[in-house]
Amino acid sequence: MGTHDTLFDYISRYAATPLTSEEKDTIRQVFLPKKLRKKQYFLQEGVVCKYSGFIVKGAMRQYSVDEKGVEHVTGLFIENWWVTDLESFTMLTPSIYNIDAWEDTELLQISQADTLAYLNPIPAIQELSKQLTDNHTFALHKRLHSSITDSAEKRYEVLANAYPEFLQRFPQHVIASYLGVTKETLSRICSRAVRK
Amino acid sequence: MGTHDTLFDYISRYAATPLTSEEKDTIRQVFLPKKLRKKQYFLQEGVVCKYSGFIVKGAMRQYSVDEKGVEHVTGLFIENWWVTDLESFTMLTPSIYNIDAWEDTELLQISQADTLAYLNPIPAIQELSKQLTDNHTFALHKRLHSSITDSAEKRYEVLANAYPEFLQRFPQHVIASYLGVTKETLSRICSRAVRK
DNA sequence: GAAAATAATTGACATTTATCAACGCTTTTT
DNA sequence: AAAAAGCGTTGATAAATGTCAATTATTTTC
Repeated sequence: MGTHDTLFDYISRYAATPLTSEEKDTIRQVFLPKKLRKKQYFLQEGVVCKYSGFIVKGAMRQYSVDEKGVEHVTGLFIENWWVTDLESFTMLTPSIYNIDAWEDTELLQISQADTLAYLNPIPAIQELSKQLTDNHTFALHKRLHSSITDSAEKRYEVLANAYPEFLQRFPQHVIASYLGVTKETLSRICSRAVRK
Repeated sequence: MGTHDTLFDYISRYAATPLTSEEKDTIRQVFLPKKLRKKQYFLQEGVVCKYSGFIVKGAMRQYSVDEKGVEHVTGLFIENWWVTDLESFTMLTPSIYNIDAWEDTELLQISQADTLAYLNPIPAIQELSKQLTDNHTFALHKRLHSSITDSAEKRYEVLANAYPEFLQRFPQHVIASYLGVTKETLSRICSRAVRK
């Protein structure tokens, strides 16, 4: 099974309309396999995000760096997730984020131009795309709600329920940053939780 | 000028494709004018959000209420903004939010069914809708980034820059809740800022 | 296998923010 | 006009979280 088959499977899980074999060929042509070594950048701050990627294998993170040089993780991504800076990719503006591989990663990437010209017209993709956009919005809203409403401890619980896989794949200090707390604080939260 | 003209103006500002007069008629039929008195609910917790609204005049807020009875404001809306609980409206699931009028408000509301059947097919609306969805996502991402990265003081500055109108339209304790801090904290932040 | 890098923990202390209560001012209601 | 509700402020104190430094364990690299 080639790398693209993972993507075909994924699409068929979201879209009722099946892909024709011509459409599959198109997808094979516009999604280019790419391997990233651990720590390698997919996107660097200040650059326009030219690609959107589908992760076949591996783990990645998105983060910004503040004036003090501290990294703030805003996104985590693993197998079967899409990775891109949506604003930069859509508006062709320089990104304020970095995206890099946390583990050695295999992905399928597609350019902005190919997305518009070849991918978006495919009916199954339109279905998929609508659903992904919706889910993405709902997820963002939930994270925001949690960050306004909940304590650090509660936010950790929410994350552990929503994405338990993350806790396996990323070290605690990365999770801490994703939650907007320091690694020391998260460490204490976890050790308190264990005692219960 | 009727209430719907505000909406037509708004649409023409976002969409290159103009509305035909048939489409305008359709819009007049599916968007029903509705007046809300101050404090009146547009949506209550536990209920499916049946409508999406375009605010012609007034100001509204979205919030949840926690176990202790404290309100957490997650959204603020004024003239020319859309108001709905997108997740509830789209998925037909009960909402966890309340939405009410902060001022006496006039809006145009459309049901889920009419949105699908009559509104979405209009080309100008498809353009508009794509842009609104994008902008909404970008805005959510920015708020989330700010809430992970910034102190309360910085978050207030970010808000004051992004939506200065809000500071005029909503009292400080509402802004505080929107930022995820108590009214006392925001009061102190503001008085410190004045001294500089 | 040794050295280096990465990760998690802990303690002492500082800072930020929340909580609770009281007060004064303004606006709204009656 | 009086009463009530809403709003912003301030002080005292508590709780949550951050900062800095040291220590240890674990994993990776050479």
